[in-house]
Amino acid sequence: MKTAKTVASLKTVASLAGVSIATVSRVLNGDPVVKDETRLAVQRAIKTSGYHPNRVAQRLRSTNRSKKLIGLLIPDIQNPFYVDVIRGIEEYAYANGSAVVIGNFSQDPKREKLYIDILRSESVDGFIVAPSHGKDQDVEELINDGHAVVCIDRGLSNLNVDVVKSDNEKGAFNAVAHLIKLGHKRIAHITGDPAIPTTQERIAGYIAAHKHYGIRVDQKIIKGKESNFISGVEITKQLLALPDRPTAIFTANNLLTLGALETILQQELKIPEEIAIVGFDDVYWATSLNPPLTAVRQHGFEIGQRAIELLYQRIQQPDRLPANVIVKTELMIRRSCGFK
Amino acid sequence: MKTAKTVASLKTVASLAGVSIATVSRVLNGDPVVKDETRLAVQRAIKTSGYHPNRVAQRLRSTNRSKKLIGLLIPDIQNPFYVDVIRGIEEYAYANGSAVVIGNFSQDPKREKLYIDILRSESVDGFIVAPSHGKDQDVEELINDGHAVVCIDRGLSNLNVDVVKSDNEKGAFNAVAHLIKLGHKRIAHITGDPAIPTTQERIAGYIAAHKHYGIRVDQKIIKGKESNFISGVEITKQLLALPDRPTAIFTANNLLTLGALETILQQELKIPEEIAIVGFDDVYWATSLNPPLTAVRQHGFEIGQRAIELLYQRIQQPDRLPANVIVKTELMIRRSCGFK
DNA sequence: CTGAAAGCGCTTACAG
DNA sequence: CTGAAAGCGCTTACAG
Repeated sequence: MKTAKTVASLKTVASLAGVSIATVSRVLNGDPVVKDETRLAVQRAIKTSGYHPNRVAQRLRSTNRSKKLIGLLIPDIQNPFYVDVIRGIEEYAYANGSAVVIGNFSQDPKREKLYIDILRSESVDGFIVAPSHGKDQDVEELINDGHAVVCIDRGLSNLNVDVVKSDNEKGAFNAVAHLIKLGHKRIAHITGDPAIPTTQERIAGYIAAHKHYGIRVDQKIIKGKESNFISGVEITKQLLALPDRPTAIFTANNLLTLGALETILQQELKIPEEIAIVGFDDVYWATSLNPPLTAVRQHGFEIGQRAIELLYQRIQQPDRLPANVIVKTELMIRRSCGFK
Repeated sequence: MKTAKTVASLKTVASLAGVSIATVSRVLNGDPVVKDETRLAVQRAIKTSGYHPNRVAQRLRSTNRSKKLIGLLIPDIQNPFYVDVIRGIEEYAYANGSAVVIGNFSQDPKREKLYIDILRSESVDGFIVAPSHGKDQDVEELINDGHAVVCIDRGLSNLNVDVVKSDNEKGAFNAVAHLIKLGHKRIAHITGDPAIPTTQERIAGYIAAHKHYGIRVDQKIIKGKESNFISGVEITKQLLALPDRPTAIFTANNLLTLGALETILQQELKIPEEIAIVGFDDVYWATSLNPPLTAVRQHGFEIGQRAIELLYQRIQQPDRLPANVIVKTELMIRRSCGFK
């Protein structure tokens, strides 16, 4: 029961069908040159032997054909945005009989490097990566070595590469404009890690909205350190302790939003009457919050799909010019922003 | 720039160092038999050539040694519980230089089958699976064919297999007991898909708590269809429309909880005064809810770690008796259960 | 239309 | 201590 059965190989099938392994391979690969009679015999042998091709051998052998395996480097699998991206990629891969190897590097560049090495030596067809920062040398090296790479969420500053990402500036603009139109004049912005390009784009949108509506920007209420929950908690505390406390907060991602929400709750402030909030990143639990959260929705699933499409194009046409795909965001207006 | 550099192989290194590929392989594998001088020359050649072993060739060749690759079959990557499990598994794999291939089958048995086939033909060392249902034939076949398999969250009814899961019955018992101690006497239970073993165990805990405290069980307020959000919404609506409406709801997983929460919010009922709620599955946003949610925490990360430990044991010792690891749950008491 | 043979990049007995 | 050779399961020119 527990001893591994020997698995059927080309050889098994070949001897069963009374042909050579080359012929079996041809049938498997749909080579039209094979005689019908032979093909049938082989197909029968495949059935009865329960043969499944060995993808490892196929990958080792084949040089030009697709290996049906793509590598994914994700900064944080706990972030629902990336989960949507993964689903988009997987959906497409699944339809192609491709498998996806996910390396979740938890924002750790060392771990990112290890996964790059592993995936490289697994001979994947290509990579979809959210680089840990703007000048990610490991990803650059990958590209310079001739691998097909598509970046998501953020590009590379030194290299022209395929990128798929959200319209961050516009998304931030719309969120802040929404607050302004509701009468808010003193709006804080809790930013993500300043080293990430996305952070800068969202700040730009925040500022642009102020300019557009003729409202003064106060740099003292634009604050950010890291992109995580703790940072959201700390900065919210600082903001709420200010003598001229803001009437609204715009948070730059879902983790920061959560930190802000928890802090507001603890101080027993009413949303939106005492403090309004709008967050970047919509999440599936936003409508179950009390009050439901107004948020900028990123279409992660679409971002994933565009990314893998671009990747397959890049594989087939290594020299085409890099594309820059911007996926629209959408402001989901719910009840966390009203003004007294 | 875009033309793939030829990658260094054993051959490259061997000729650079002036030795045979066998010797290079020995150095790479730490064979102590190699002369120091030779070893150094080879190591130098490895450095200068930028050699990285080809894992595909290694996997094809080696029969008894670890392939450093494990397969993961996850029913729903959107469920934060599984994300925790994945992280636990990955942490361990990372420390071992192993990679993890994730197949997210979205509760679709067909897709599960495809991923099993793919992973099998990738010659993974073993599988960690949450079977789509109690009698999952594809997983059974995998085991019968001699593959190392560990199940998480639920076992297989026809086969004795390694299983790691939460103490579902006790977790449910504690949640319901908590409500009863707060004075609730009419507690509804929104269950998951009745076909999943987990669902039955949680129902058992719910009933046991009632028995233990001498409270009558009303089958009419134990309801469930699927394990998703929509099901949570629908059943909550039915429960709230009842003439003798329950004073509390115990939801069997995080998606159902979310559905219940949204419905309660829409009907503008106050939690916990008008309706109390306790959910199975703690989530990282539970403390940002208003009021913060009382929930049964499953230790997904530990479940993942136990599972991969068991898997490696199973690989080394294919004949040891199947283990059944139960990981404790923990009731996180917050503010959603108080009674008037 | 089909088969024999080379080779992808490794590991591992077997000689020496 | 080291090398030549076989072989893992495939694919693909090359003959015939």
